[in-house]
Amino acid sequence: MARTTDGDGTPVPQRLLAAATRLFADRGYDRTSVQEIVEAAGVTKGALYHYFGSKDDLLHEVYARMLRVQQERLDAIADADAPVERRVRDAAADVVVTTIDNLDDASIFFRSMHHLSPEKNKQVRAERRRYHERFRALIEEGQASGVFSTATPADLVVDYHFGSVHHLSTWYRPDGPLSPQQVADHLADLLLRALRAP
Amino acid sequence: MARTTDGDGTPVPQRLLAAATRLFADRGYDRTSVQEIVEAAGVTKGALYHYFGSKDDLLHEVYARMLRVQQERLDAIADADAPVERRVRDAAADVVVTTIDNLDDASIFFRSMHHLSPEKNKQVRAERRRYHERFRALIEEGQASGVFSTATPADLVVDYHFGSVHHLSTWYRPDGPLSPQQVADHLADLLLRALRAP
Amino acid sequence: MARTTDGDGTPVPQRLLAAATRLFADRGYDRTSVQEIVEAAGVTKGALYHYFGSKDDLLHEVYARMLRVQQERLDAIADADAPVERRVRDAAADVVVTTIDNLDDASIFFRSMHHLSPEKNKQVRAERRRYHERFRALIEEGQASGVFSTATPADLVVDYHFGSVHHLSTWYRPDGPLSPQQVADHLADLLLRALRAP
Amino acid sequence: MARTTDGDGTPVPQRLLAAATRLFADRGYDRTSVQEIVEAAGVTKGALYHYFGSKDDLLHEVYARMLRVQQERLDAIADADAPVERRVRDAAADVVVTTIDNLDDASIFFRSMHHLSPEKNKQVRAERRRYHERFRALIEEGQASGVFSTATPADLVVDYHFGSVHHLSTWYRPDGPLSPQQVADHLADLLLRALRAP
DNA sequence: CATGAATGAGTCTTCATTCAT
DNA sequence: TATGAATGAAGACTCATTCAT
Repeated sequence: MARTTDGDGTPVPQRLLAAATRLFADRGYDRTSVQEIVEAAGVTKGALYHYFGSKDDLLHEVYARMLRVQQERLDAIADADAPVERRVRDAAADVVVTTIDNLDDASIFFRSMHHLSPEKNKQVRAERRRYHERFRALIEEGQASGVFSTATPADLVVDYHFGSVHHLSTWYRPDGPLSPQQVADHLADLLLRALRAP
Repeated sequence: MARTTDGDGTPVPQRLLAAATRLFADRGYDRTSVQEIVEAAGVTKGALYHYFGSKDDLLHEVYARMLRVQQERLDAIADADAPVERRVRDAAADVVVTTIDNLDDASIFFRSMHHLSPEKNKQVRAERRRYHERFRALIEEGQASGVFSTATPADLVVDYHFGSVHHLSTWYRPDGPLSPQQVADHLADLLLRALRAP
Repeated sequence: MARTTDGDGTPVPQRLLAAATRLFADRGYDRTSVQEIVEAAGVTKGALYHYFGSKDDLLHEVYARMLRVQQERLDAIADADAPVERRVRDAAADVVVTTIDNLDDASIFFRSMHHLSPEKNKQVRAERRRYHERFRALIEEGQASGVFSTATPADLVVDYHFGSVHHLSTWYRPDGPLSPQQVADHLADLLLRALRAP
Repeated sequence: MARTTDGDGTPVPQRLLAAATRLFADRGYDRTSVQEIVEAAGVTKGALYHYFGSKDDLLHEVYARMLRVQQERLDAIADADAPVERRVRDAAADVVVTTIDNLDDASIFFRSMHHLSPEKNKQVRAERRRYHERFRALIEEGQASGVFSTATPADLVVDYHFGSVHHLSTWYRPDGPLSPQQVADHLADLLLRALRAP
């Protein structure tokens, strides 16, 4: 039995990250102790600090993972060969589904960013901005081609939509009446109706 | 000179609440120590515990204050004698302006709710729901009277808009290009456009 | 019974300082835990941190206390109305007696300076230099007036003597054959013989 | 390529010892981690524990190396065919030069002895005493033959001189005005002047 | 009303050492 | 010979809260 996977078959770093994600989402970053994380992962504190430089590192890892996934998906959708209206709708809906599928990551993301060390915070903000800008470019493309209204600045539109995505972790319940896809369709519809040129 | 106002003219409890609000918004609830609060307010720990039962109480006070203000304003607008479309627009814009005017309270609100004790949390949620329901009733009134589309459930519409309000504390900067009123107008427009029956 | 003196009649800060001095001298700064200090002083950790900002602060306090005493004694001797040879001899002997009388402080002083935080280290060095310079001025006065040889730079003479003072905590034992005063007389004699103009 | 010399041509144990010496002198024994040592030496922890039983062993090695060198030099000088006054002067000056040439070893020596395990500490003390006694015998030989004053016990004279040697690592700077040899000459002169029979 | 000394449980982090490979 | 993952005990420090005055 390999040392790196004792307990079950999952490597220690993954186990730690999974435990941290669950706990950070449940109780928040500050209310989660390193002790609780290692107990949940079934390892010792030393092991955690062997793989992660600090508690803060664990949090950063959650962010990095989520940003990577979302950026890749947005890039794929934005680069697709489809009318801009279709691409905006797909992107708007996709981020909703992905967020709901990773609701733990999401609630951590939107609630605990200020716990990151200044430099990591800066790094995350930069990647976040890249995402925001890609989405905004899509809106602007639609505005330039006349399919979207120019009444509202594209920046504000992006923040409008992402506010609702951000908010999902506050109210969405897997056992509620709407499936992730249904929520995504509704929210994308709302965005598109708000955008459509009169 | 009254003991309760030493320092400047403001009573001690208010001073404490103001200091706590600023600090909670700056560093978050957990990162703010009681010591820092009393120092910022220019009083001693004994004084704080004289007026407030716990650190948690201070946080709850911030919530209560904000909920009270917003509920009152929503009630006034909803009860007004105006077409439903007008009332929804006013309510949607008003909550934006009020939130920006109290951005500290708002960022605490959306970030620190899980720090409240279970019972206070329940209480806040209940008041929050009352607010949500009043707003939803307005939307439903518009849907029933045919001025709003029924394509999207009213609940979801409310969460859509409040997501963007929630998000304000993340991106709005007083020194940015848009005044609170301008942001409010834009966001209310987006909502109304999304709602308007086809 | 006052809270500040429970245990015996000595105030808590003094008790802590005494315990820390003894332990630092015994085992060295790094090998002494805060836990051991508070146990020896009969208080809790919280009490220590109520009075001292850090473990480092405790060390600095030991230094400050010793430097203050030695500087005062040197000033008094140097300002006395006596021939320079007499004043040098008195100063040289006095620092030996004082050092032996506070052998714990002394061994901490000469062994643990590098554990002070950079700024505190700087401060201690500055006060130390003041002491050194006062002593050196005395030597130079003797050299200028012709009673001391100028063969060796005064700076080096001071370091020569203080090396031996420094060294006392390594070898002096209270139960040895020589009293503090006898050691002081011998060391002062050695210095004076080395200095005397040929 | 031999495994023991990878990196550059120096064998691993030497590389470890050199790294440890530098780090112990810089930050002190306790403030230096085994990790830092192996990184500085460009090897892994396993390698260190292959060659040395413990961190403590590394420290002991530094001591052993220095004691060996100094004892050899003293023996050679003491056994030389020269007048006692000359031999004392040579020994006194030589220990100064050797100490300055190995200032890292010296500062470790005088600052970290209490970090050795009790048995190693005892061993070092014994070798130290042998050195001390050889030097004292030289002084006593001079006193017996009438060239040195008997006013001061030889033991004290030795401690007097070694105090100043000990002190060198505190104040000597390679970029200062005096060369090692000049310092050695001055300090030996001071000793000889203090010793000379009246 | 208000003080501030004291508590004590809890925080994150470090580190010398071991051992399966 | 050498690796490096893992241990586990210990480290310094923080802080909400209490209570005698």
